[in-house]
Amino acid sequence: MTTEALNRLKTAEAEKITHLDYFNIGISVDCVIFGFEKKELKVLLIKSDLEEFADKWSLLGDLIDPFEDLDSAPYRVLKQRTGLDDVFLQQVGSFGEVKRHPSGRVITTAYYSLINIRNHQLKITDNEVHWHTVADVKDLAFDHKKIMDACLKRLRVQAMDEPVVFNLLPEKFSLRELQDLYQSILGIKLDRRNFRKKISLKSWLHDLDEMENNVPHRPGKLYKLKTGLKTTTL
Amino acid sequence: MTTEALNRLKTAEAEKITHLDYFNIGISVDCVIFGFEKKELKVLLIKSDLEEFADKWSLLGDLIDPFEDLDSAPYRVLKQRTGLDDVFLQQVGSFGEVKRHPSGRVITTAYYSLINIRNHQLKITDNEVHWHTVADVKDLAFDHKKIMDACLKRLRVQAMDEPVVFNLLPEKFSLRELQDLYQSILGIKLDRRNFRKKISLKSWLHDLDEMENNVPHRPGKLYKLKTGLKTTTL
DNA sequence: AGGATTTGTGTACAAATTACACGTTGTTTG
DNA sequence: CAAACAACGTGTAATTTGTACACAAATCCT
Repeated sequence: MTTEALNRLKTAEAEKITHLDYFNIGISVDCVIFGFEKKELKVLLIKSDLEEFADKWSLLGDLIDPFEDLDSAPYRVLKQRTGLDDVFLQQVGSFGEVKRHPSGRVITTAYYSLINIRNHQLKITDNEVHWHTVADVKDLAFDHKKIMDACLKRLRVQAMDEPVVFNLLPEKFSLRELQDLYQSILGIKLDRRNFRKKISLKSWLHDLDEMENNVPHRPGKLYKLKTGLKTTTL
Repeated sequence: MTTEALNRLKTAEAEKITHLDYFNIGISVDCVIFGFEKKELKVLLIKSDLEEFADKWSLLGDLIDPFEDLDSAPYRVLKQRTGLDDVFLQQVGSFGEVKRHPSGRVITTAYYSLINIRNHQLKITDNEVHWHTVADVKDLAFDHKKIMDACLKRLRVQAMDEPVVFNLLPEKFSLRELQDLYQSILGIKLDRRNFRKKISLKSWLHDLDEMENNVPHRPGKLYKLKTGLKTTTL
């Protein structure tokens, strides 16, 4: 340990930070689990279990197990909380400010996940866990708002050039639903005609009616993602 | 701890992994420090201090101090190793496979840094530390090759839409130097005329001759980054 | 001095982005 | 049930960006 660290320790003592065990650093993972429903991007949150954050919501997370790979931990958390196995999950970054956790030093690695809220496997057993509209989330426990924002930013970038958002939709969907989804993620309105053109340029989609000979002007036309494109992990 | 973790512990015992203290997880940072010289992208490496990797090179890193923010640690490492203070540094990701470190469980967070090799402040004191051509690096100690590749990938993406690469160049440079730099980062050849057009579209650069009335056809024309655009941290 | 190489600049074509209009289907409602 | 309204599906023109490619002046090499 450097003398600098010792100085910081003295500072901590002077500030009477005595309830912390700063020399035993905890490691956790936190999951930002996104869903999509009623034209709104949602995030799965749980009531904070700390007195300090009694009224606040927090991300789903856990300390990592000594014998589990870091990148495996979020899968475990997701399985425990949602019952889902085969999910899109991606590491976003690690957050390790000294005082980010009130009861001790914990460094956390954040992951973001995209799941289909209407998935039949999905089981939110714990009644302390709820879906929240992302746009309405103003404040969270710990630095979880910052973490959520980082994940949202990553999602926005990724949604533009990889077919990840389809993890949020059912197998079949209309272009309108897809556009609503993109709008809720990006937080902006998109031109309907240009959006359709741009999507078809990427050639990710399969027109479910295309086998039938030209059926023109059918509102609510359904599409699905071409097989092999669905990203569950990266 | 979950029963799953206990099972893994039993497995470890069965495999006679006795020299590890897997229940005390270490936390480190590793820095992928890029430089640019003689038209080649370089990376700063140090001889591994572990027997297991006696012949191999490794990234510059250190365990974090108990009283230091995670994102501050790489600045400390860089200051100690290069003498540089004001550097571009960005977190890339965390690597935490159980068996990534032979002498115990260590989770590391990787950062990439861009520095000017010809910076007068730069002092590589330690003679175990050397610059290596990135393209020639085949294997490193631990999982450091994987980490370096992740940082290189990030650099490639970032170089395309943010003016980060100028941290690798002196204040004044020719477009030829800039193109060589981009080519060494991306690993591909670029068309000279199209590269110039693309760069000028971004309007990052300031033509040092532009105040003088039209001086045509001057090879080796110098440019510099517009003030306020240099990114040292993100 | 002459030839090869490098530097600076510009043009023509293809592809993608943006702005914008029309006819049809489905829904609401008086 | 029909008229008014909203949403759906498709297309076209103008602009911007990307790509391929050619020539003249300056520098380098022998």
